[in-house]
Amino acid sequence: MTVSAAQPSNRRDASSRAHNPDGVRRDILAVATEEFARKGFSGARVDEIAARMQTSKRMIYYYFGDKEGLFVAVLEAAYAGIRAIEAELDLAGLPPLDALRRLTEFTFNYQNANPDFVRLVMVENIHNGAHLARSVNIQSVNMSVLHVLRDIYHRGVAQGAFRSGLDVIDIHMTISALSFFNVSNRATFSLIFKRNMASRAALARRREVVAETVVRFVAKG
Amino acid sequence: MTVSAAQPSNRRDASSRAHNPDGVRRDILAVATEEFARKGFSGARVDEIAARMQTSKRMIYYYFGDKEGLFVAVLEAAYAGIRAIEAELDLAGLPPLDALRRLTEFTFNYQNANPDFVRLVMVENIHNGAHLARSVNIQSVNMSVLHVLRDIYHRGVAQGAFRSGLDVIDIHMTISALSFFNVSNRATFSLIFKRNMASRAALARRREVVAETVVRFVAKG
Amino acid sequence: MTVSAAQPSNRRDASSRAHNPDGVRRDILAVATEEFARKGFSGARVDEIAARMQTSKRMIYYYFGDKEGLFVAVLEAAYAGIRAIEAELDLAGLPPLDALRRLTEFTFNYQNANPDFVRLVMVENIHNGAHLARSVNIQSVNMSVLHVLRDIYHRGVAQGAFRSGLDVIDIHMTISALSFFNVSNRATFSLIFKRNMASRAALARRREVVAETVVRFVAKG
Amino acid sequence: MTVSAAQPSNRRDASSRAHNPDGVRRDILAVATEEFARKGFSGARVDEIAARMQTSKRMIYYYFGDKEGLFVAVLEAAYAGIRAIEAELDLAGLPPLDALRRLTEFTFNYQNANPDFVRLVMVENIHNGAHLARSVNIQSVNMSVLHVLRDIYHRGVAQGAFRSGLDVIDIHMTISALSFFNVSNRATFSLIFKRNMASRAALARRREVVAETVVRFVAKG
DNA sequence: TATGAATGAGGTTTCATTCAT
DNA sequence: CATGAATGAAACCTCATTCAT
Repeated sequence: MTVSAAQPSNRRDASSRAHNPDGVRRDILAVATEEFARKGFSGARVDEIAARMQTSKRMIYYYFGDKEGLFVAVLEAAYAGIRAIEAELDLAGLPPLDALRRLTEFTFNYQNANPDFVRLVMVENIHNGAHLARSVNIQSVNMSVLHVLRDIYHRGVAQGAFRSGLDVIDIHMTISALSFFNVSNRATFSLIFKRNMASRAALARRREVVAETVVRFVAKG
Repeated sequence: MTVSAAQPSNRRDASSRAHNPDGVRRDILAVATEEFARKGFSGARVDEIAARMQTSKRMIYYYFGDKEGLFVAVLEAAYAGIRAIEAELDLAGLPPLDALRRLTEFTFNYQNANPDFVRLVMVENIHNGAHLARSVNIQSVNMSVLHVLRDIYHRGVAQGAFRSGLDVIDIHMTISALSFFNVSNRATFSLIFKRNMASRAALARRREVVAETVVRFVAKG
Repeated sequence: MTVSAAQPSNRRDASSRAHNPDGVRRDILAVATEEFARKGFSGARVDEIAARMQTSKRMIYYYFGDKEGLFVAVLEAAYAGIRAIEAELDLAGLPPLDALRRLTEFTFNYQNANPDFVRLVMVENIHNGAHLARSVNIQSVNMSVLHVLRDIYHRGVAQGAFRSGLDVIDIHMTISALSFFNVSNRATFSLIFKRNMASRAALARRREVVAETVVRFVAKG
Repeated sequence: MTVSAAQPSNRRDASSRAHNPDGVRRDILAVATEEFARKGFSGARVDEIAARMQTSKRMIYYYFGDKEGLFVAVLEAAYAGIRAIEAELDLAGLPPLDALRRLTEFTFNYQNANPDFVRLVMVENIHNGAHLARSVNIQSVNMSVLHVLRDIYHRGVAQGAFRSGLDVIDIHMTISALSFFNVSNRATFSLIFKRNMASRAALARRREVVAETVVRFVAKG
């Protein structure tokens, strides 16, 4: 699973790509996503992005204006990716506690399966959100997750399963923080504390801890 | 409160700095810490660091070899800072639950008071811990926090206040994640969800949520 | 009053421009005149010219071959403009001294009213007249002004109003120089000497000085 | 005679130029003056300037910041050149009419001997004086010529040789315009009117016409 | 020890022009 | 005819690092 909106187009041979603007755009985004995620904004090289494609460097500027414009597009695509999948979760049918656990596990899984997304967000934070601030639709794109969570929480309170008086954004922040950290800080944390954070077993264990942490915070009693 | 090992020396005039290598070193570290924290490793400029000091660029290379060497030194100083203060907390005299809560609050406070530390760690993670790997003493420096936490946890279990069977590193990771995120992801999170995460009141509220989350996870019942 | 041959056509909508090559040509010339006058040959951008029109870049190359061909056409149109109006002055009926003064004033007025013309000539001179040299009809177009002036001068000498032995081209050069400078060097001169050279009053004053200078040079006594 | 402040240093071999900042600066200015004068601001190539020197392109940016900074420095040096020589004319001892004629002839000679100066001023005017506006000392540098002319004029009026009521800046403008045009518009004018404007004889004839024009405008009677 | 000068490699961006539909 | 897409060459500028004194 990779950041979805940046999937490279299937048609990669030169003839079919000629005059296929959407394909070219998508290819650039896919490669740029990797490059920015790997090296950060300043460390990423436009030359390198171009070299890894059939398209020339010139096209990057044709479609995205400059390096910053390209990064903004990459960021938007990355956020759109996670929210699109979240929206398909269909948690409304589950009991609140199961739904909360499932949403947490999904978030944890998604971030771990998409380190590029996590790294892009880190990079953007190093830049104080300057690029995201230029994005017009970033808020609406991200509102969906709050709706989903709010619905779960309200059902849980109504059924007596959850404590009342909690802030939905607080819950979301906790889920995000615990999921995010496992990817964002993996390098330093596993180095310092000699702990494998990437193996299948390690992920399963930590996911369980994270889910339980969230549930214990929200559940009554 | 700032990252302690990077405090600029008080003696800044040229005459007192002559034949005062430690002062020069410390000055360079202080400025470099800010620059790397602000702009990341690739974004930071050696020229800029030199320009913001009395001393010249030559000294940076003299003391630290190259840009990477400088960054390694900055990182080590940053980690040393938090662990040194942690060690002074003296939580052994408190009941386990109070001690756990206090340690959590301290971590949250420290990270919020030292965004430079948080940002340096983010930067290092973007670089996959490559610089930290070159540091020889980074593990020993960071072991102290585990000792502290282990002591608290064992006392808590012995007294029947904590659930048994938990992993101390898991607890530390949860504390770190929840504290770290509030600084590391502040820019994007507050932009997307229109939430103030930096005001005194916001910090107090979130610190309470974080502490409660940790306590609920560890405490029995 | 603007450089006449470069007037945009009135019909600017796409439908009427189809199969209306002259309109397209004229539109391109009008926009290119402005762009070249404003930024010089090297500074002008073919993209910018295309962007400011309904028609596309392809048409520029279709009609004018390349950027240089376009500039040659712009220059020719600009020269044609001033000579066409000069020819309509009808100074033959005036006494020589009045005619000379009137021709001088016209030249001064024209250049001040058409800074684009002046700037194009400056640009072409920076390029050592390379483009004008490619124009086949530029000389015949410009001969008219000499005829007009020669007629005035000979009448003046015959009537005893003018000194004999002067060179008509010299007189023309003096008129041109004094008129041209007020536009061509306005930026630097008014900056250095803090003198307004563009206000209605300033123009009237300077025009009077210029006319008197010319008359005093030519008139007997 | 060339624009004086931009004289290349005599020491051109690499060894003597090393760590000779003034020499390097002067060399760069000399070459840049030629390049900007020849091709205009946009047409000039930083690469070309560097290629024509021992110094690397990097040094240009080291000393002048960017292309615009270099052009500003070139302009300032060019203006300083003409004013420095003007100041040495020592016209105070001559009768006003002779002094006026001599100043006019000097101006005409200087501009014809220094086409680079004339062309730089043209280029700057195409750019609407944007670079000169950034210069702090450009006005004071150029005030000297007005002092000189004012002295001549007042003496002439006092002695009854000159008409009273004239504006000194007007006289300066006329001298400048007539001198400048012979260089600035030489390419187009000589092409259109098939007139040699550069030969020794042509210069002598035109200089005489210009001087007489100025004298006839200022002199009484 | 300390400093301004120097540098080569490589970074981002722009340009006139041509192609494919 | 008309248009957006494509391109290679070259433009301006920056960077970490080293040198000379």
